[in-house]
Amino acid sequence: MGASKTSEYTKKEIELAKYAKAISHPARITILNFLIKKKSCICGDIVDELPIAQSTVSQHLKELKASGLIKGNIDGVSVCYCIDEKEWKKASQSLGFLFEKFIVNNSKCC
Amino acid sequence: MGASKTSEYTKKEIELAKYAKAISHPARITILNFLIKKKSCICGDIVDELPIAQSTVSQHLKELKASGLIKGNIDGVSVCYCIDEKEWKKASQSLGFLFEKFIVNNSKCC
DNA sequence: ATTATTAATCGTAATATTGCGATTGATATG
DNA sequence: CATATCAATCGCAATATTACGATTAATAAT
Repeated sequence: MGASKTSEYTKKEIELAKYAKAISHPARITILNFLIKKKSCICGDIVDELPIAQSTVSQHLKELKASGLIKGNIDGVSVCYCIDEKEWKKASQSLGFLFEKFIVNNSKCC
Repeated sequence: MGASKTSEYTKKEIELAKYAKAISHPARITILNFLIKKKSCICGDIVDELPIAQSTVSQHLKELKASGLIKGNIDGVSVCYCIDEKEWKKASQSLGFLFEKFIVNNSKCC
């Protein structure tokens, strides 16, 4: 019985999957674009930008926070969200690394 | 009643989400890396590379195919998978565009 | 102190994802 | 023709995601 299977996924693969998952929903992409556009990280009017309910937006924000891509600071009664620069760069690099690999290696077959 | 909500997501957002979803699982990242590494697009020994069953690998391949990132060509009894160059570049650009936006705009707040 | 606003959380429902083993249909090979 | 191999699909189970309205806790305004 040839035990040749890769037993687990690498940390890099898992990390990349995490970032990709964070941006795998249109609502979360809209949120990220909004946070980038409004330089000053405007808070809960994100809800007004999206075609979904407040509670659902809150969930998406929670997921984005969990991925590390954004941060949330409490500012009185409202919450101020913004891109986490460090994580953003990490994600950008991880993604970029995957996509460049092929473009460099490029040798079409099928 | 201020009807100011964005009624829907844009095509770009939906497309980007589709690509991100395709790479949002470690197994699918492993598959993509494998297809890039083995320049000649080797077929079903992808299964041997992964810690999951053949039927599950087949499902992940199906999803990758659905996203457009890979193609599958039947070669006798086996199937030869490889990166779809055109879609790959599209995905790379879509992702790159999102990530660059912040890095250019960069103006930390929180 | 009462009321309004904000944003998280709870409870619930519908649907999607991930995974498996078993089966199937196709093509090779004996 | 019989048999082996490959890869898709089926059926099923467990879990995750997406979404909503209702409720809650916190702070701000009257």
